[in-house]
Amino acid sequence: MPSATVENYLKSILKLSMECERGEVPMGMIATSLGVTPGTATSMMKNLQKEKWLSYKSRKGVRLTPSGKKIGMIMIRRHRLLETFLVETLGLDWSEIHEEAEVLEHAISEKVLERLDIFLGKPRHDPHGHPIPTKNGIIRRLPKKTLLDSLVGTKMKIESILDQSPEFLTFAQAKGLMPGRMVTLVKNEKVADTIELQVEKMPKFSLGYKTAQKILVSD
Amino acid sequence: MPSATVENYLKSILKLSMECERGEVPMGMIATSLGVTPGTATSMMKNLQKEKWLSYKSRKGVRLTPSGKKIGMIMIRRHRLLETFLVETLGLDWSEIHEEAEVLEHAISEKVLERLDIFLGKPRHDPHGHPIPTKNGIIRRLPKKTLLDSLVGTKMKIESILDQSPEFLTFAQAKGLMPGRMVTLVKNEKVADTIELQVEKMPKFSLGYKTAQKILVSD
DNA sequence: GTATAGTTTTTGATTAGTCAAAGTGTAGCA
DNA sequence: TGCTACACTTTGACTAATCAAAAACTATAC
Repeated sequence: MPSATVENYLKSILKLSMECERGEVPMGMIATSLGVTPGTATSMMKNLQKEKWLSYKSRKGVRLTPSGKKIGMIMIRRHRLLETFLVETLGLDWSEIHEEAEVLEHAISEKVLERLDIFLGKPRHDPHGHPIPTKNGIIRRLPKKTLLDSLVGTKMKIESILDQSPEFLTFAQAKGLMPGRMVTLVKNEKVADTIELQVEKMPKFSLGYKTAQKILVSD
Repeated sequence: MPSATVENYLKSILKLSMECERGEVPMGMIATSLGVTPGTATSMMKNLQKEKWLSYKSRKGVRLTPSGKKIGMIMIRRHRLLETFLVETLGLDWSEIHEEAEVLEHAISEKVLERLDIFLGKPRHDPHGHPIPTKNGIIRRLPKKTLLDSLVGTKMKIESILDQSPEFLTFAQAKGLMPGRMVTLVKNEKVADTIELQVEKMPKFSLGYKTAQKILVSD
């Protein structure tokens, strides 16, 4: 069985490999995403390769094996189901659940998780709109369209919020920027690097381009 | 903050000190109860003393300080609330919850725990009948009367089952030996080291003296 | 008062995960 | 083609938690 540390490495590598679609995940990204020094990441990759969870090419990067991918996917499933439970059942705030789930995901057994899944009614998304993988590791692809890829005046449905930081989530909640809501692109100020938005009947507000790219939408 | 390992040591020492009422808890009991070698226990006690969680007298034993007792009590609260959640909400079996709670208790935050407490309706006992300490570490004393301290023919209410082993719990459940049920002492065979019992309308069955002492009752 | 059995402590070694800092490769620029 | 900057790897050291086995106590029996 993998340790909690290993579970975190595999989960992060899987997420990175899904985000930046190229063969290998480079070492630097792994070290940054886990908050460890590059040397630590390198030596850990050698261990993970020894356990057959990934293949590691020196100075190239890393690629998960099916068994490594499976563990990573299980961790994402646990994390997102736990987040859903914390919001839906216990009424915790949107912005605090990520940290809590980050710890609990290493402690919950498969048995308890499956009961939780049933208790929650087998949800397909977590509270941020992220798809929850099935028990078999099948995950819905997120739409690629962001707020920035839309035309002024169009009304869109918010699908997912990619930013996990409590600060942004608190802001987003206050503005109504949550999955399922309808949002209208009011203005797009290219020179100012800013868009103006309105969610249903709420007050208008502005978002920088960088942040706008972290909001996924569909028509 | 204490590590999960330290949390386990403090919880076990607190439980031992509540069971065997004498000044210090001896090293041997600590080592046995945590499943480590005596040497490991000794060296850990020195660390715990350095952190002011207990006072350790060489070859005498160990006594918790108020701060150590507090951590131990928090762990008992977490454990028992989690057990209650696993049975009441997720419908897990009586016999499997101990192991699950043993892991989760180190991962759940105070915030989530308090939400869980409210969600469960602030229960006073876990499914085995053990009292759940309050947030401030106040715990109801268990009655001291066991099945063995009763007279033949008397009907008693089951208060608590002290044995945690899955095997015994499965057996107890099958016989109806659960907190809240009424039980009658049918026979007491001193020479055979055995008592005969009947729970409400269920079939009679026998219990050894040693086991009978692990069932607490009240009139 | 000594021998013995049982408990506890010491010692030295091991493992997982980490960092700092020094060393090595490599890609792209000039 | 050679240089530089950045990315990556190596090395040596450290911490927490553990064990095995040897050593040192303590209590009890005789």
